[in-house]
Amino acid sequence: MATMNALSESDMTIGQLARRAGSDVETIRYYERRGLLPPPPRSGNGYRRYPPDAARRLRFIRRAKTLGFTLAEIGELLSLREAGNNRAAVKELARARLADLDARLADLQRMRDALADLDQRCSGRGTVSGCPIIEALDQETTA
Amino acid sequence: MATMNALSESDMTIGQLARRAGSDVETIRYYERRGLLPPPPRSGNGYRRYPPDAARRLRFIRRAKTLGFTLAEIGELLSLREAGNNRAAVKELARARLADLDARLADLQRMRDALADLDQRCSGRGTVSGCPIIEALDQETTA
DNA sequence: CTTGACCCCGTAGTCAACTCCGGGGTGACA
DNA sequence: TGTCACCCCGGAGTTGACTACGGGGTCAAG
Repeated sequence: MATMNALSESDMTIGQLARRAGSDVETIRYYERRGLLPPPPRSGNGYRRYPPDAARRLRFIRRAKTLGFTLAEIGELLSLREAGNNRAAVKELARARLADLDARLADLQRMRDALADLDQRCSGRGTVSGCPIIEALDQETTA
Repeated sequence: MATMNALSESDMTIGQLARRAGSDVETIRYYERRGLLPPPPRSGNGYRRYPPDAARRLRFIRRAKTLGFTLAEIGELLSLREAGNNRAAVKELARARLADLDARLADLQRMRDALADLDQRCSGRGTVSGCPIIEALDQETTA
């Protein structure tokens, strides 16, 4: 007889998985609800029993998050992988993400420069009247 | 007798103010609830009547938002101005904001670079297996 | 046999900054 | 007089990614 998909020695409880993958129990259950993690088999007491590669999937999610993907996009990525889909779809997703990051970067950079300029021009001494920062915000011409 | 703070010809309704300041009626009422805008006097029918300089304050808020200040910080800025406070406090707020922006910029830049690298290395052709993007997410070594 | 750590579930709360909803009054115009 | 845009209010809903809560079962150690 083959292994029959039974409960294995190497399986983990949700807490063990959380520790191993540097995650949190609640977060894992949340990902399951969101459909990012497949519902694992349960042992007799109803506890979730995760096979070792669950940690891999969790880390996949964590890494994708550090690249700025949303959970929705990560779900897409995951199912693209699952479906043995073509690379074009993956690349397209990455591209969209990249464009988004670029836009946000440009935005923040603009803010930063404007604020740095104002900060530099403000002596930090004296009263608020005449303060370049306040004046810039007050002026019609700041647009 | 002096002007007695009466209702003036030049006052605006909330809708007029919204149009003038490029804002929205609901947003203005929200800002009032948040304490960013002082409750204006009401005319006989209970309508808010805004003096002309209300638009200035609204634009102050909008500009501060484009510099990345949160509404809470804007409230602070506004009351610093109100209180005829010293410039040091304003500058300090700007500094904190600046540090925050810098941190977020560095973060996003890191993401962007990593993703751009992955994107460049992905041909966009073939199946998902072997795709550098997917592999990077899968690998232990991606950190 | 009790304590404490762990697990289960569904649901509600958090944060920011709005945005919308329902129900009802007001004002100008034809 | 009708109609339509505009105004009032309190309160609920939105988004994203969790995080917390309450109430209850389980399990290994002492």
